Amino acid sequence: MTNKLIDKDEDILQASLAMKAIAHPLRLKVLCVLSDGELSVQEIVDNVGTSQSNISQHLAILRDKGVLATRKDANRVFYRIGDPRTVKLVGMMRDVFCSI
Amino acid sequence: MTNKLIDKDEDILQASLAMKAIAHPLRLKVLCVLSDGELSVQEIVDNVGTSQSNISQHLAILRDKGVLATRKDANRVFYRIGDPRTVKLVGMMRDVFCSI
DNA sequence: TCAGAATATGAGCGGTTGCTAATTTACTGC
DNA sequence: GCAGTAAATTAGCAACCGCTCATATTCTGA
Repeated sequence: MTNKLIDKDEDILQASLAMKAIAHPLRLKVLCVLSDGELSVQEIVDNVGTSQSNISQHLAILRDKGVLATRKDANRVFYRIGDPRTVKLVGMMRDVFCSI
Repeated sequence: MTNKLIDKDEDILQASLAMKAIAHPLRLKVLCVLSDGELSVQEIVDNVGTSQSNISQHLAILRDKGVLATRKDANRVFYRIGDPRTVKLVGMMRDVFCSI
C-alpha cells in the first residue's frame, strides 16, 4: 500500500517538463512581472533587464510550452500568463521559498 | 503599486535553483518513491529503473543541494527527503499538474 | 513607399547536463 | 585477510542550454 506523491510516470514527466520551463531565473522573473497583468515585450525587457533578443527567446520557450499567451496590438506584442496553473505554481514557489 | 508574485531577485534565483534541482524526471521520481519514507540506494534503483551509477549521480545532486538526507547502516546508505519544503512542493506539483 | 520602431529568428560558441562504462571505495561475514 | 555486496566516483562524449551578435520580419505613420 505505497502512497507515492505522484504515481504515474507520465504525470512525473509532465510535471518535470513544466518545472523545467520555469526553472530559470529570467523566465521565472518574466512570470513574476507578468503576474500583475500583460506587458509588451519592451516593457518586459525593461523590467527584467537583459537584451531584447534574449528575452524574446525566453518568451518563445514559455509561449511554445503554453505557459504564456500573446496578443498583438499595432506593432507590439503583449504577453500574459496563459495557464492559471502557472500562476498558482509560482505563488506556491513564493510561499515555499521566499522569506516573506 | 505593483504586486509581483516574487519581488527580490535573490528570492527568484533561489526558487529557480530549487526547481531546477527537481525538474528532472528521474530526480522527481526519486522524490516520489521517497515520499513514503527512506529507502536504500538499491531499492531506489529498483523502484526508479535505471543504472546504479546513474541513480547515484542523481542522488548526489539532490543530496548536495540539501534536498535529500542520508543515513548509513552496515554497508548500505538510506536516503530520505531532508527538506520538508520539498515534500510540500512536490505535493503541490501533483495537485497542479496531475490528473487525479 | 520609405524610415523607423518593435519583435522574431538564426548562426555560432562556450558551458553545462545526462548518460554509459569502468573503476574505486566502504563495509560485511566468514 | 579475503570474497562479496553496496555505493560512489571518474572519464568521456553526445546532446542540450543560454548567451551575443547580426539579420529578418512585421507593422506604423508620414
